[in-house]
Amino acid sequence: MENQELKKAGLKSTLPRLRILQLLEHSSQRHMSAEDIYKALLDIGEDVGLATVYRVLTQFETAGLVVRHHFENGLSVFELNEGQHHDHLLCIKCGKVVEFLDNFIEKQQCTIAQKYGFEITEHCLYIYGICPKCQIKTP
Amino acid sequence: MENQELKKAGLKSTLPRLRILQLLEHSSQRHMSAEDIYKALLDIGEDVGLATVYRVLTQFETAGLVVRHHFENGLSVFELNEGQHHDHLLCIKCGKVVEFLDNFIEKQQCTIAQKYGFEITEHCLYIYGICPKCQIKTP
DNA sequence: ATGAGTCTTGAGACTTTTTATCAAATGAGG
DNA sequence: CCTCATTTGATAAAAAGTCTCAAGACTCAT
Ligand SMILES: [Mn+2]
Ligand SMILES: [Mn+2]
Ligand SMILES: [Zn+2]
Ligand SMILES: [Zn+2]
Repeated sequence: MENQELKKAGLKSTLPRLRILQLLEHSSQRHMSAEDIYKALLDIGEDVGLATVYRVLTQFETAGLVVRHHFENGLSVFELNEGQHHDHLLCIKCGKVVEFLDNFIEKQQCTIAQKYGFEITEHCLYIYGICPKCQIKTP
Repeated sequence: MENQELKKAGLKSTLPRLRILQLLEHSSQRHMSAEDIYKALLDIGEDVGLATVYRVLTQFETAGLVVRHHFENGLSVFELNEGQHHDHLLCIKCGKVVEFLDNFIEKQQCTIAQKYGFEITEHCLYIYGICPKCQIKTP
């Protein structure tokens, strides 16, 4: 139960937190902004405050339950932290997101950090482009 | 003269545009936010409007004179476009920025895009970590 | 040089995203 | 259940960036 996940993360199990966690676990979109989550909850008749959504997402991030990304537009999006790091390939037309992990790139990043004496804490690689479907459509 | 650069870029040569371009060319910081640029200009007694700084930076970006980045905090920073693409290594303590280019990573990105059928338009790789100097300081 | 006419500027209003405040509601433990 | 610390939600405020429009600055052809 999500109840346990919250407790394990050191967070009291409250209704808004449960709803947000469940939404992230069951939504069809994997990457959602705070606004997206807020609206999705309103749509299914659960009314949380927007401030609570922002607050809870930050708490989830701190607790390691979710990961926050800054996609190009400057908007924060969140996704469930399922353990394995990955990077993103994004369609600039339709917003489609593909997740990938490339071990060669991961290793090479360590090499680069080492070369400059940096102790690496994290990284993100965003590749923007046009997805197969959007290449077909003639605008 | 910066005059010519502006004209080549299809922009009328005006005082605010010249000042901003000169600042970007001669500032000690290579990556600056709109606010940074605005304050730097006020500091040297040149008074431009903040709206103009934002506007001009966007025009410069469109004209290919500068490149815009979104560093982690969600703030836009700009740097002169000197032709060669590169990625960034950033210190989370002091804000130091190191630029690098790794041909292997660049190629691998194309391979990944191809694998998913994407037509790649651009990409950005940010590696965050702690720089050599900040590793020494005991906080 | 001068003036016409277009483009640009700057002040401030406005939008969007996110955070802070604080009284009221809630959940955990006894 | 009761208590009490935590959490919530409405709303105000901050932060970053964009829009508007009258006034000013450039360019180009005289
Ligand atoms: Mn992802
Ligand atoms: Mn750079
Ligand atoms: Zn697409
Ligand atoms: Zn540092």
